[in-house]
Amino acid sequence: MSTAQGARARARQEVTAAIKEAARGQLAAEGAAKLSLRAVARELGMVSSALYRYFPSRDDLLTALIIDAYDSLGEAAERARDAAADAAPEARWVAVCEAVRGWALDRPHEYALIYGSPVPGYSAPQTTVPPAARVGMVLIGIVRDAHQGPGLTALPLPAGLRPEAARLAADLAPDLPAEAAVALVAAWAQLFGLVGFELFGQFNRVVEDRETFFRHAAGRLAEGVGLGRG
Amino acid sequence: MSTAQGARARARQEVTAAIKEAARGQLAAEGAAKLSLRAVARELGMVSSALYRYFPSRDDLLTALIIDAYDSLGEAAERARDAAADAAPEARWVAVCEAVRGWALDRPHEYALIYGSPVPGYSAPQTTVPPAARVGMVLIGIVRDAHQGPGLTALPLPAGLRPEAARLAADLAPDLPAEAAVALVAAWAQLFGLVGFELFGQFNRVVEDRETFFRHAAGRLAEGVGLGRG
DNA sequence: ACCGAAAAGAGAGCACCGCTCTTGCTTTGG
DNA sequence: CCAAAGCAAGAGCGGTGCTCTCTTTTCGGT
Repeated sequence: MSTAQGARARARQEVTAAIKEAARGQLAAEGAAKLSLRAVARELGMVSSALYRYFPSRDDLLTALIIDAYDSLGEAAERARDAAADAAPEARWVAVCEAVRGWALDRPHEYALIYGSPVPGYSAPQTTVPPAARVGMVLIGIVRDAHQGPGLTALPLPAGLRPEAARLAADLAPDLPAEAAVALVAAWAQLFGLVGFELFGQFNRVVEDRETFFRHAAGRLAEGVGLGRG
Repeated sequence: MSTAQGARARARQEVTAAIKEAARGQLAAEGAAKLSLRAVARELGMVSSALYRYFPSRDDLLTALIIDAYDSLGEAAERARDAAADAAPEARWVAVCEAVRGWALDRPHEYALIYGSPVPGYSAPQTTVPPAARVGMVLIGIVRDAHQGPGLTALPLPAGLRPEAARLAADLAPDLPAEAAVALVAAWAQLFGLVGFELFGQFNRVVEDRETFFRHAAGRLAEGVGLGRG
């Protein structure tokens, strides 16, 4: 247990958390590119060099924030799925999509951190992969439940895509039809296209009632993976 | 005419172009966040302060690059549309989508500049709006042609979305059915979700045959706006 | 209980950044 | 022809990420 270890380790965890908290504050205020280690240190009353005992570089701090953000978003998606556990698959799909959108609207800068442009030069380490997959897993799970329950509607699968579809299905969801796996990956990317456009201002002066628009689009995404009307 | 003015004005245009060119080089090498005016100046053999005669700030340089990128992408989309002028609407749609993807794969950093996270603090001035709309205009045009020619397939439009759909159609394409306008905006956002996910690495170790996958997804997007099989 | 090792903070300093201001030089246009 | 405008250069300000050294604190094994 982490609580059983010495005062030193506990203090380290607390300081680490405080640094991330302050960094998140800066992130929300100024954006990732202006996240300054010195400013974080100032806010915490330490000297900048002391921060390097906790994060070897600014990029490592960013990586930690990225992982936290993926986890936070993943949790939000999972909570939405569980809260709609009794609803029809299509409704559960829409609920998860709306949870993703809501999370993004609440924390635009954290969303930008994980789904915006990759930070300069920096390439995400492997540790970010599992947290990043959580939302996708939730979406896959909903389709899997529908497949084992009410069933999925038929989806097209051109011959040229068959090898890729088989690979995809084998990797992601061996129990699903290959065409559903393809549709899932596409819908997954398209979901973040919708959220990103709204968040980054592409819908300004275009879409007004974004809530309604998004719910409709998410519903059509659900149809696209074989949910609903089945 | 721009060629008729004095040597001074011509020199100014050449230097401005050289600055943007060098900046684009840095962009490709290091990413937008590390674009350094001093480095650009060094590369051009000038002193950093001299750059401020051409761009009042780093953000203004970025704005210029953003506008150029939007225009370049818009031209690519228009060229693809014109090259496929004789094809069926669905094929023309897919051709334009593939042009967008191809442009993005060729210039990932410029794509990130316009469709990635907004740059820190900086909010895009109104001058970027018309260039940014060009791709959307191309997509609208294809659907309009199909509507006036072979016709569009029926699309659902829930009652709650009717007001927003009417507004959208009035703004974007008064001659199109309201439900087509809604579907167009959604497909537009979803297209960039697909491209962005591929470009920013979200498809790593997930999608292998991205070319084929994308063509299929673009085709389904076309169906989603009422093209094809009509 | 002590003592050496490990961890943590503080401070100075390096190289770089965006941006401003002042100083001269060159081109331009009335 | 000469004043005005455009331009390059240099110095300098406050900020950044990061490194190095030095001191203090804490921990674990004997």
